[in-house]
Amino acid sequence: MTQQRRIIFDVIRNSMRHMTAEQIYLEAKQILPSIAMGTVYRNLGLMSDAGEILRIEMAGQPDHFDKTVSPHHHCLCPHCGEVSDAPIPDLTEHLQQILGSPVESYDLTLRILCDDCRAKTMQ
Amino acid sequence: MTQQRRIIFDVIRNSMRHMTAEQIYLEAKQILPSIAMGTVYRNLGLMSDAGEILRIEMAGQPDHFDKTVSPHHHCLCPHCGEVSDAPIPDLTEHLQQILGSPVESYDLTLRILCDDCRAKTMQ
DNA sequence: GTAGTTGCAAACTTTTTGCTACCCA
DNA sequence: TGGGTAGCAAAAAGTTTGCAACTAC
Repeated sequence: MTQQRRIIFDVIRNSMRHMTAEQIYLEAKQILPSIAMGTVYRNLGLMSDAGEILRIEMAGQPDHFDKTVSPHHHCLCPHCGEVSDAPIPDLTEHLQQILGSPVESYDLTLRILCDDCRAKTMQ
Repeated sequence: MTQQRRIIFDVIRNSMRHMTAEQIYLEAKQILPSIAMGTVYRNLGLMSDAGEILRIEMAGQPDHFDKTVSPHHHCLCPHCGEVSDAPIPDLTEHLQQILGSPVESYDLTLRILCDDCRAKTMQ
C-alpha cells in the first residue's frame, strides 16, 4: 500500500460523489502534486479488480468510481452528467420472468435530473 | 444522397445484425473500396440524428447501429459481443412507480449468451 | 454554381501499457 | 534486496473534425 494508493482510496472514501478518474486525479493532486494520471488509472483498476471500489461504466460517459461495492443501479443526470445511486431493487427475477430465459446480468442506468439541476430548472 | 450514404444505409438495411461502424465500413468497402472510415462515421452520425437509423451505445462497447429506429432494449452477448434485440417492454412506468419520481429515460442492456455462443458452450 | 460531401490525416477522449527508476517490507 | 510501484510518455481504441478537392443537383 503506497502513499499514492492510500490517497486515491481516501479521495473516493471521503467523497459523497461518484467521481471520474480525472476528478479523482485532480483531488489527489491537491494532496500529492507529483501524482500521475497513469498511477490513478492503475490503482483504480487494481482496486476495482480487488473489489475495494466499484467501477461504474455507462454508455457515453467516462467511468465513475463508487465506494459502495455492492451491486446497485445508478442515475445519470442528463444535464450535468452527475452520477448517483438509484433506489431500485435488483430486477433480474423480473427480467427473467418477462424473457423466460436466464439473464447473466444487466446494466440499468436511469436518466433523471439531479437535485442541483432540477433546482436550477425550477428557477 | 450520395453514393456513399446510400451504400452505408443499404448495408445497415440489409443486415440482420446490429453492426459497429467498423463492420459497416468493411462491408461498404467491398462495394466501394475507396470509401473512408470518416465518411462512414459522418454518415452514421447524420442518419442517427435524422432518425433514419438508431445508434446503440453500450458501456464498454463500440457503438452499434440498428435499422429499427423505434426505441427498444438490447442484449449483449458476454462471450462474443454480439448485440441483438431484447423482447422486453418499456419499463418506464414500472421504474417510476418504484422510484416515485419521473424518469426522463433509461438504458437497459441484458447480458445474455447469444445463440451461437450458447450452442458452442453446450458442446 | 454552390451547398454539401468526400478522402485523408490529424486531433480528441478515455484508458492502458512499456519502461526505467525507485521505494518499501 | 527484490517485487511491486511510481512517473512519464507513447500507444490503443473509438470517434470526431479541419481542410482542400470534388459531386450532386
